[in-house]
Amino acid sequence: MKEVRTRFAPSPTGFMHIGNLRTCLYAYLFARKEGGKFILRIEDTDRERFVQGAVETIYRTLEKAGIDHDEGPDKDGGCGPYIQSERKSIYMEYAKKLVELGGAYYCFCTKERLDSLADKDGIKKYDKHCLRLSKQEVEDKLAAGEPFVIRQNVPTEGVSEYDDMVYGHIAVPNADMEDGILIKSDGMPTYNFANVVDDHLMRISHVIRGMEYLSSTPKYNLMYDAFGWERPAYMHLPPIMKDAQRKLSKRYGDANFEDFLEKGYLPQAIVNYIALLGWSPKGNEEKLSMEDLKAQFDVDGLSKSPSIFDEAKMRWLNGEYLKAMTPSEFTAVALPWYEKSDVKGMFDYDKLSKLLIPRVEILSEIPEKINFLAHFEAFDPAMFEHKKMKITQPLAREILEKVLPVLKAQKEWTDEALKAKLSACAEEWQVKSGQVFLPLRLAVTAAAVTPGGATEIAELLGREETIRRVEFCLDNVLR
RNA sequence: GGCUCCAUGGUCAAGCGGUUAAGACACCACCCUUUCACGGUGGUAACAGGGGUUCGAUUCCCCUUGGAGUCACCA
Repeated sequence: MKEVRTRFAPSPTGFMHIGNLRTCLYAYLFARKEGGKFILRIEDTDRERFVQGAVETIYRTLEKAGIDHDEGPDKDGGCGPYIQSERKSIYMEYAKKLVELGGAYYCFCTKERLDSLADKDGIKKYDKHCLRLSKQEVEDKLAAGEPFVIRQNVPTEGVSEYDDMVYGHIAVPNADMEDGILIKSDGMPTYNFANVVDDHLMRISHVIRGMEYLSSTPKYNLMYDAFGWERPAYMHLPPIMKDAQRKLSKRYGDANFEDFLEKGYLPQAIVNYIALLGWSPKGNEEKLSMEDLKAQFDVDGLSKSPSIFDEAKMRWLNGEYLKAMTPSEFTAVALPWYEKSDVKGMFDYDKLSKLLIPRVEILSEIPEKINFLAHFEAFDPAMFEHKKMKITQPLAREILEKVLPVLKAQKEWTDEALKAKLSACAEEWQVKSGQVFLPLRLAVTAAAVTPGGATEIAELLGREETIRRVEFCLDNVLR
């Protein structure tokens, strides 16, 4: 059986956006699922759009996303070079061969002539003008150094068809296809030609790419046929949308992988989420690791229609990954956020993590959730009043006065021990536990809403600071 | 506009001739509860419209409508 080889072929034109990454993911998953090879190829035939550093971004993104390639510019597998600009002479050689085979021809038309071909809607279709040139005329012009391009010679009649693995049978009338340019006047190939030559030379068995190529694929097949090459299998993918009308794109500056990392998303959560955008697993479990994805990915689950990117769901999924972490694992990913918060260096980060794990969905929420811990000062005593709990300022004061010696006598300073002790006290004092915990929480936090209860925060603050804050409260807040 | 493709709740989606039309996110309610959360339970919410085919259509076919892609010396 033929070896499965898929590829991801990005052009280095900027950031790596989510739609691109998903296409890459699927190509990777399919290769892994089938026990095949995954190849990275850089498509930089457009010199004008090349962006400095974009190639590095591609490598970095793949690595963070957990996608490893078997062959690529940095990993020779015998099909190199894997960067198209380094393959220039290869394309020219094959283009000339295609001319000989009748599948292409030289064209010397000027921009002006081409522009004059535009119809009322501004749409122009090349009229095969230069196809009429005799072999001698072409050679003369070439010898005279006239600038030229090489165009594909598409039949004017008939229908070209193929079967796509996700969209099924696709048929396009040949008359609707233009004689596209294969080799540009600068000698570089266009995508339309380079992808065919490279996919063949690199023995790509399954071409997996965005559906913008769905209707131009027959043209590529015509070339495979003209060369006498075996056509690859195709798997076209629907786009990821920003909303019902707009595609997620670099233009809107949204949804690029590294931006999400900076917003506090975990790479594995992003990968997991985008895997689910356009593909659904057989079972109902949606939290899937890369290993799960490799095992479960299948063409059957691919969807044909565009899907809208929903950050709320990705947020939820990210929270699920966070909740599954141990405090020290959480600290490891949260560290940069702790360091940029106001509590930098104040507490045992693992204890802080214990409080935050069930309360944080994306890491960037961290500073706003914990900053209050660093700012303890006098506050409005009215905050102690709680109708439902029947707490008044005098009662709060009375409770805190009783709590203080208990805290001072407390040996084991943990959330659990403190909670047990104070619950017992509440019973002994014949008050509701909330009438003890609420005042204490306020006394040590000075905040109405806090991530965690009284004893959890007391553990975090430590014995000394907790006692200091309660005393401060008794002296300055509750008079 | 031509060509290609698509169409299940607000969103992601299961379904592949007969189902009370899954599940997840979001939303709402209740429970748990020392706040906020977590967690638990339950709920609101969908087959775009019209024709066929069929004993029977969400499912197959056609049309309409809506949407996407493409029609570059960009990929």
